[in-house]
Amino acid sequence: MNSLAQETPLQPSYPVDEETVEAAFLASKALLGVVARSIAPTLDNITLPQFRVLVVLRSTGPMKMSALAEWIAVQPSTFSRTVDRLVTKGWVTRQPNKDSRREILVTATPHGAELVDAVAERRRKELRHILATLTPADQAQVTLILSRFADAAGEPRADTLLTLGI
Amino acid sequence: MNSLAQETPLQPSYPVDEETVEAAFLASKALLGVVARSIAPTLDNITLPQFRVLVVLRSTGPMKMSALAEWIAVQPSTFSRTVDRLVTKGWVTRQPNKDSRREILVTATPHGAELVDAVAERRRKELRHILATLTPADQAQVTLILSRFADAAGEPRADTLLTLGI
DNA sequence: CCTGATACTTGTACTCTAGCAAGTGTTGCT
DNA sequence: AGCAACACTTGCTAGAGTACAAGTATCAGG
Repeated sequence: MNSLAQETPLQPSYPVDEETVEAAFLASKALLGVVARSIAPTLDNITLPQFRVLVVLRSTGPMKMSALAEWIAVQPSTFSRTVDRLVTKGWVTRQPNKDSRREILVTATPHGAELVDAVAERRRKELRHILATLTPADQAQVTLILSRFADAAGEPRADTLLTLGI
Repeated sequence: MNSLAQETPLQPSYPVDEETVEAAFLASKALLGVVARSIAPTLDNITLPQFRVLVVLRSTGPMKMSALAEWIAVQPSTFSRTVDRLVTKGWVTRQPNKDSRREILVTATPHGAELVDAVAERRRKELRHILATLTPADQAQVTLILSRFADAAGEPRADTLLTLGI
């Protein structure tokens, strides 16, 4: 499938307590629950492979078919039919590219963009709920530590996220 | 699909800074990257719906068909065929239930259990890598805060996690 | 202007998921 | 013993994803 080789960057490395790993592991489960709930209602309307397309479009803007297909890592023929379905359902449109008449631009409709935004919004909302149960002091710590953690993890590569659909 | 209603428990609620929400949001993205990478290699060998079965079995032990099907939230007929495929690939076995000859117990094979464990292990390994870039002081904070966060989020319901496959 | 490469679609084939309906065997209850 | 409920499988149908191969239109370079 995707090439997901994960090499350690040249960075200082400190010993890690297994207790810390376990805490992060459990937190990852909890966050995964949040993510799953945020996307579950949407999956009634769209399949995960289709949703991936919208996610990419939402972050990159209109793209031509071949580039999108490569991004999603499927054959052009497969992708063409996926776009067929997305068009039918009104989530994207095919548009001619003035500069090159053999290329076709895929654009998310407002409807399609909303779908992606709604998922993100549900996620934020639930996070807000969870965080509200923490004291302000703890919240401040969360901000600091989670930011540091996110930095350490690095921005996940787009194709990686696509594995799970967001 | 699943009933994922998310009600706020009776708990103290503090105001939440949007900055904190955003930090958690970004961290959730980062963690999602970790999760996706941990499962990606496995998806070459098994489909997500099939993997879900193994995940459930891994945490509950052998279950009878009907209970498993209900857990996964699919029709018994659909599930029967999924088990067919899992059996063919050697990840689970069907076993008669001595106490009730009309029930059939589905059991993960060692091979199947390994598959699930490997994903969890990859996840821990990558988390360890990330945490190693944090200073010991930060790590201590991570343990504390992430634990608190996980507690606040609550153990995600099994059916919720199944949406994404783990 | 021709030719080969590029971009996309269509034809064909296969697998997986999924559900409804019907069938077989088993159990529990009267 | 008989019958209804339960547990599972099988037949059938349908949609979605996926890939390979072939086809059409377009572009770029000689």
